[in-house]
Amino acid sequence: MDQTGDEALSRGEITREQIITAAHDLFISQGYHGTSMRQIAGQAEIALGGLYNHFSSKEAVFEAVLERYHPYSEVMPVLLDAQGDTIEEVIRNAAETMVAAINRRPKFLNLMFIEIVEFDSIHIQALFSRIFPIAVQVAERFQQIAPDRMRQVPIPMIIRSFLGLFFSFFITEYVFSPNAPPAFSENGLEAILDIYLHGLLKPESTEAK
Amino acid sequence: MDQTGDEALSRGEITREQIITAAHDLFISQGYHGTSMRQIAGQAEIALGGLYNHFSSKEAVFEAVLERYHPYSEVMPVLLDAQGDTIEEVIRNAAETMVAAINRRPKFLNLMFIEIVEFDSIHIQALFSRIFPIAVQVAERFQQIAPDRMRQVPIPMIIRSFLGLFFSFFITEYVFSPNAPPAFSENGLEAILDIYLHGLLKPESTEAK
DNA sequence: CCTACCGATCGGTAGG
DNA sequence: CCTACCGATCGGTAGG
Repeated sequence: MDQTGDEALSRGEITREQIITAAHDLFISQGYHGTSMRQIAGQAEIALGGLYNHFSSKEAVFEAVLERYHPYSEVMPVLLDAQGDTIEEVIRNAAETMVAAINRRPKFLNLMFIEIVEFDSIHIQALFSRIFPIAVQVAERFQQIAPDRMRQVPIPMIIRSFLGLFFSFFITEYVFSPNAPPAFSENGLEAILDIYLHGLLKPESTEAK
Repeated sequence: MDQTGDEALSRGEITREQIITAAHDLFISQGYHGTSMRQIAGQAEIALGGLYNHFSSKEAVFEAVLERYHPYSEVMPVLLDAQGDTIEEVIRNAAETMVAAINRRPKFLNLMFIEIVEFDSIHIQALFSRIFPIAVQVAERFQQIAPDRMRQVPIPMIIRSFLGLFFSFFITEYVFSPNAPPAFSENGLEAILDIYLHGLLKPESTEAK
């Protein structure tokens, strides 16, 4: 993504990539402490000792995986590129693109969960400073497209509620889809987007009382 | 909670409770594979061997912890008891009660994350069948309080969006509050509830185009 | 409910 | 980048 080029990787860089990919796949399906350096080496097709030529510790491997695969890093570019004439179109478009991308990789939130549980979010600060400027761009773009269609919501809350929308969607999808009646998943994205855009309540009386 | 009584626990039951409490505290701060049976025994103030008089395996300990402390189990009763004359009051009341309860135990979602990552959600089905009927009661109650104030939203989507509201709130709180400017957290609950109830867009033209 | 132990596996390293 | 190894710790059990 932010590499200078996709081609022309040196032998060592290729190995490094294989390690990161292998570690990512294992971490998201077993957790950090549930994955051993031997498993990572095996899946990357090198010996255990070879791992330590590329990373000084298991935690260093995890940090490299986070850097490349954290959900925030993958979500933000989609939001910046979403097309549409009205704000509804842009938001629906962004939402659908993300859901499609994510359905190809159903466990994509797991990396964030591992960071929260097994590391008490110690790595989030470094990531945040990289991603925050993009998030601000996204929110400003939303307001720019429809300066008068959106209600009075502070920009930080636009970002926060929009990210929250996806957590809401995917976590409840994890939980409901294998267990609940189909009505919980059918058209789930549309219904949740509809509530997000227009609210749970009828528009008649915006003011309570 | 669903015990027949709080008092009159036998000696063995007291020990069992201590184990569950100790294991819960360790799991939510270290994860499942990051916590050892020796740590659990130590915190419960018994020897390692003694653990196995109460639980046949580490996984059995985790199942008992999930049974007692899963976020869903703790959230649903609050929703059933929320008071208020209008639907807005009920929802705001429920939200505030939950946030207050949860702020006392900031890592309360971690148990759910562990289940998702380290167990691939294998235990959710048993929990779900216990909690689902309560969720339906909650949603029906919402519709009963304000049959004409709510927009046309299927009951499953009411449940789903409402649970999602809290995931959205807490996960973004985890991420933003230590890093972002205060504007991301100030009045966060109110702003997010406002979007949930009334939508991100202005009510003028409910129909797009 | 504890002591003492089992084989297996862990993260990491020396030396080449 | 591999082989062979380190001490430490893991989940679990026998026997009392």
